[in-house]
Amino acid sequence: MAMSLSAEDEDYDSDSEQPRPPNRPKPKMAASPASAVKLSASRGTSGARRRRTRCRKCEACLRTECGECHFCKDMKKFGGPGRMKQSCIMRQCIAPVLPHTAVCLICGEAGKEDTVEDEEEKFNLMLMECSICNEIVHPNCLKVKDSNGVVNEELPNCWECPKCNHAGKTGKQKRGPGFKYASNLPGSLLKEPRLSRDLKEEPDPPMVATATVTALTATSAVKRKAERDECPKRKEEEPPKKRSPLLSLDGTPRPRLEDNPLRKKRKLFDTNEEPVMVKKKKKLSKLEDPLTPKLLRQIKTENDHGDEEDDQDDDEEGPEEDDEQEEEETVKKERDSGAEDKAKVLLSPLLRTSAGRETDQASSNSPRAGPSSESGDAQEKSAAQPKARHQRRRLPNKESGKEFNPEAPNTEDCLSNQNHTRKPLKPEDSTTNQSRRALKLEESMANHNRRPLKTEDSLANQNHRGRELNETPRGYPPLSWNRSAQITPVCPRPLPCRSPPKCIQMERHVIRPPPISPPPDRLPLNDGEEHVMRREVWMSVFSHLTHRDLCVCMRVCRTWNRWCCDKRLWKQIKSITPLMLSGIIRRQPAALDLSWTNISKKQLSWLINRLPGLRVLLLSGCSWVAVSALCTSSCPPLRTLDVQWVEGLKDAQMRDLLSPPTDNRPGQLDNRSKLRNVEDLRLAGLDITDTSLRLIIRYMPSLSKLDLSYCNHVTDQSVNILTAAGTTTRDSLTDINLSVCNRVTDLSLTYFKRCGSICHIDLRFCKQVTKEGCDQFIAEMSVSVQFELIEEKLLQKIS
DNA sequence: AATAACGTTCAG
DNA sequence: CTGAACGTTATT
Repeated sequence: MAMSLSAEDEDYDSDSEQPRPPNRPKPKMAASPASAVKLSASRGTSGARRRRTRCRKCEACLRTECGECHFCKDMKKFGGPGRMKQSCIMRQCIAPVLPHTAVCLICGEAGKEDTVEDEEEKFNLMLMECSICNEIVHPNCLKVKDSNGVVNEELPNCWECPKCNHAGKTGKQKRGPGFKYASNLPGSLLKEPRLSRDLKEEPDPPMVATATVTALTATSAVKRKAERDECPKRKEEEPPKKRSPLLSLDGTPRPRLEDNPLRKKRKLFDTNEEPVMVKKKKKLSKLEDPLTPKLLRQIKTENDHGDEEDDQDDDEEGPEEDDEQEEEETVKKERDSGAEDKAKVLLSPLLRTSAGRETDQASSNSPRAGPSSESGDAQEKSAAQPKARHQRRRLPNKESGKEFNPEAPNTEDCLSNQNHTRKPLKPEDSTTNQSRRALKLEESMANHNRRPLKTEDSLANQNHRGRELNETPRGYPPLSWNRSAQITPVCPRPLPCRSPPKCIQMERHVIRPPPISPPPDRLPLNDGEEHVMRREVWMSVFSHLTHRDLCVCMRVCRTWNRWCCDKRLWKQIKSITPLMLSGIIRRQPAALDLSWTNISKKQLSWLINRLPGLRVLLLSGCSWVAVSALCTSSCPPLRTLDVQWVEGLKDAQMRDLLSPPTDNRPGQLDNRSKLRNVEDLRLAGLDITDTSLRLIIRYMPSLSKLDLSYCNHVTDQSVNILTAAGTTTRDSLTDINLSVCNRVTDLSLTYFKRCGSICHIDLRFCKQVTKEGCDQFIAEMSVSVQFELIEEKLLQKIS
């Protein structure tokens, strides 16, 4: 795969570069009437179609063009031909809005929500665009009130109008408006779902897994119907069988659920007859005012628990991809681990619930795997059966099952027991990095232990990194796998199959941030009252929960689901499996820990491009192929970058990572490194030499913390470079970790005297560093700054 | 199926 | 009117 990826890159470049060989004659299309005709035709179907435009307010809209993406390179301003006419990938709007000129098809007027205060009224007066027929109307102008509209909260002013909803139309049109995200992006990162062929797929069982993934997709509201009609699509590649295993694993819970006593509980939930609307798509029951948006908020019962929310979450799965295998593993693990079981138990009721419904549904409709499933048919059915309504939203079981695993949290827990991965530890890993790393490792590893076994590079490096868990540990002597010891001994980890790069399908879903509307402040109770505890109080409770537990809470009810999605609870997302990429996007974490995962280059690239606010990125133990995504993506705000133990990351790769874009166009690409704002760089275990250090001092002027532990090629000369006169590093550096760098001697300590801000020097396990040398350093520095030896060869400034 | 290209729509 | 870029169509 590495090859393929690289190949792609090359192509990419070449493309952008020159005028391009006439692969395609540009002239011809230009005037072709045909195209025009077609256009008009398509439009005709649903009336005047309005093109959505960027909101100009989201993070993406506020960014400046990266100048490096496929589309930027095409722009004339960046020296390209300007034929593609697409927005910079980094600037693709997260919430495209209707144009200002949009008006109601019925009354011809613009949105009037500003004229009223009441939420419900606002809804009735705002313009809503149907994701199926594309008509734009004021809900108030519709006469068909007998049926319900289903709001798609993922996109502003988007719903499935009552007419379409009632008619049971499924949006054949691929996705709702504003789908640009999913289409037209190179690299097949985002592709559209092809509904059509999926249809025939077989029923479900196998699909389950898939379904899960897809189903959840954010877009659900929008296209769900289509999908379901069409039928679930699964990824082509995956062999059904795979799923089956999954199912079994995963599925287990569900089936039982139904029989389970717990199930009754579920019923309790169900009891509320109220139609709950899902936030995303709410379906209004006839009982209520169909169009009332407010219903959503007013949901009296939370019974649905989570349907919607689930959807949301679930949707997250975006990038499914090759990982199925992973999933399986994950699942297994979870299952295996005792903890997991417990967790499941806890969850079971919840699961059950959803499972139950889903089941029903599933049976009724073939599960469509598509991103969205719910509403369309569901509604119809609901009409038929009263009960149905609750269930409608949910997808077939699979989803529910799957969702679980994916959730990051679980992974952590589950895995912990089993991990086998070992990471190299420093002898004592007190060091910050290390300790962290260790922790993570476990977690993450647990999740997926499959790292690629070896790549060429890795072979080359073998001494250092233990690439695979199974294999012998990394070469460093002093290390012991700390965790491993405690934990299970090595496990037989599946061998890595690094996931083949199948096509990633993250694209299937439009990934958008959570609804803008604030979540309710109090929990609505069945009796119509509100719970006494306010949201903030709950939040303080939630803040003490692990992500895993949060996920459990998110299944309790719609309100909890929204509350638990609060950014504050997800400041840091760890142990993420590739399956959860879209979930990550939804939460817009400032810190992302993908350490020791087998995330692919495409996935990482996809993520980075959608996390404009990412500050911390931890990629230790990932492959260089994946990490190289940083070379082509721009991540200006990144402050912390952890690429420890990245296989294949050596001087040449460091250059790729740090160097400014080489193909600066006339425009004004700045020739500063994409990683110029990095302050905390973790390079432990890399075979880098002074060459890389020179790049670092040149391109990371704000570097404050540098971890070079386990870098056998680092020498006193390296330190000399870092602290040389004229470098900004000399003054910005506060923490340096050179532990287990056997070529470093006491001489380095003398170099550190030049660092004006140095506070922490870790030279533990440096065979050539002596106690005397440290004492001398302390003595000489005492004139201006007081240092102390926290432990052997570990110097710290006394504050 | 993927992706390049294009006509047309939008905002200013 | 112009630059940007959406959503569709043409090509590969």
